[in-house]
Amino acid sequence: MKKYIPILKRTQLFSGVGEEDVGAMLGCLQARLCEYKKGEYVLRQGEHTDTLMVLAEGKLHIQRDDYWGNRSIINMVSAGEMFGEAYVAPESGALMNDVLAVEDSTVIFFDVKRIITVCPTACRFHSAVVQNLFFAISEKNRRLVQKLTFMSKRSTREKLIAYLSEEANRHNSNEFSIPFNRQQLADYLSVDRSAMSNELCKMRDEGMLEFEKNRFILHDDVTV
Amino acid sequence: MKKYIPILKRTQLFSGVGEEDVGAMLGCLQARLCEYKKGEYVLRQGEHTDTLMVLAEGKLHIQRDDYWGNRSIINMVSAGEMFGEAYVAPESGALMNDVLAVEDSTVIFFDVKRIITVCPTACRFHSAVVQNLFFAISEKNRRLVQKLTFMSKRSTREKLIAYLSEEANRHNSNEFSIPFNRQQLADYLSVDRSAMSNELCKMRDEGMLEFEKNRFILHDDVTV
DNA sequence: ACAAGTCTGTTGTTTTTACAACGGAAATGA
DNA sequence: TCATTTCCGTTGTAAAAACAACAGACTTGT
Repeated sequence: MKKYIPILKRTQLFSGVGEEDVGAMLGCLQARLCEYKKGEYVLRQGEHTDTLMVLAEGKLHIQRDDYWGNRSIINMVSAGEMFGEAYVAPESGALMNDVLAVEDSTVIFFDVKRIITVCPTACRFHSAVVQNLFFAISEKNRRLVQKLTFMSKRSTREKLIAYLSEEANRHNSNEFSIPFNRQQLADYLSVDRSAMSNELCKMRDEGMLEFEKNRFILHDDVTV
Repeated sequence: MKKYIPILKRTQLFSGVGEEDVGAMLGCLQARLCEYKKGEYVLRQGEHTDTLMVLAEGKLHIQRDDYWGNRSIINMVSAGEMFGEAYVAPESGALMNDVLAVEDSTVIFFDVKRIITVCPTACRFHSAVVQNLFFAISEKNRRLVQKLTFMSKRSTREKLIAYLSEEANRHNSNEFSIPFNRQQLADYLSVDRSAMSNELCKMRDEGMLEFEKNRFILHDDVTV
């Protein structure tokens, strides 16, 4: 567990907290650690959880498969990011999604109640963590709304443009890599892979963008 | 402002706080009140805000119109509900959506910083409100994910089934009213109104459901 | 190095949706 | 009350997406 303290210190949740304090808080927040191989599930739909989780290493997908086998990737979790915030309330009910490790991953679990109720032993930076958690949930909220704006586009092309220009925006560059392969991107945007691939190539042939594998370059005429 | 204290007391944000304490906190949280006629905008895309808002009366839509005039209704706000939580962080940036009054509405604004930083005068129920805010944001988060699951359905029919069975679930009854007219529902699900209307009637003719205006009855064979 | 498996682009067919246009019912407002 | 506007269902057509199937390039593991 100790080896992850430097990583935790750099996460949004522990922003502004020193290393020794992070170490102290691990006990206070009853941190537990668990490792998952690529392809294993961290959480399954229908389960209950009352923990907040930070991904120390690896990559996860928050996703859902419906009755007909259509997969929908709700969100992607990179190392250092938090997940499970949506279930911090006691009455949250069952998980609506699966959480899948798409790389070998290490997850740290925190007791939610320990965070949001005032720390009995009043560790020094508790209030900073509470505020960080606030901002993190709030930001996650904005990201979900952002995703809704991709998804609300009527055509595959518009969805691609919305997604890619947001990625360009986030990277402050019109050249960037995306964290998905084609099938995953299609699942993320909830469209058919082959139709999407087709559309991407059309856009390339029309000179809107270039790509190779998951690296993209947007040309100037691709605007939001 | 005073007349809204009983209403505020019953909101999720002030859950567990007594009336006199709510009154006291209004000053502490620098509450302001503003009224909007049906059709007026409470907030516009691109603006900045650092307030948390509670809808005291009326009904709002969180929505976005794109370049081509396609409207997408992200969410609906009913009386007593909170909005603006996604922008509590100082670095949240500009608003991504409009907030439109679809009925005459009264909105109460709170200073976010006053809520999430420890109250200097330490009013009694401050920590309860902080925790309520936590749970509220968290719940909003789940609702956004829920909406994503509607939107991720490939066909209009599937979107309708997902949405309607969720509403039935929420009302604990297979007979319920929805808060949208047809055009608004289409905007909420991001589909074409006439195509949706057509699909609804087909579903009715197939015996899956009944409806009259915005009142729906789902039959047993409509499952999630 | 080789076999098996995965990833990506491509194509043709079928199904679904968007769009435009219209008419009747209902609601609104002067 | 009457005129106007909004709402909703209906239809036909054009456009787009889903689906299925396949082939070549690339990976992976043995």
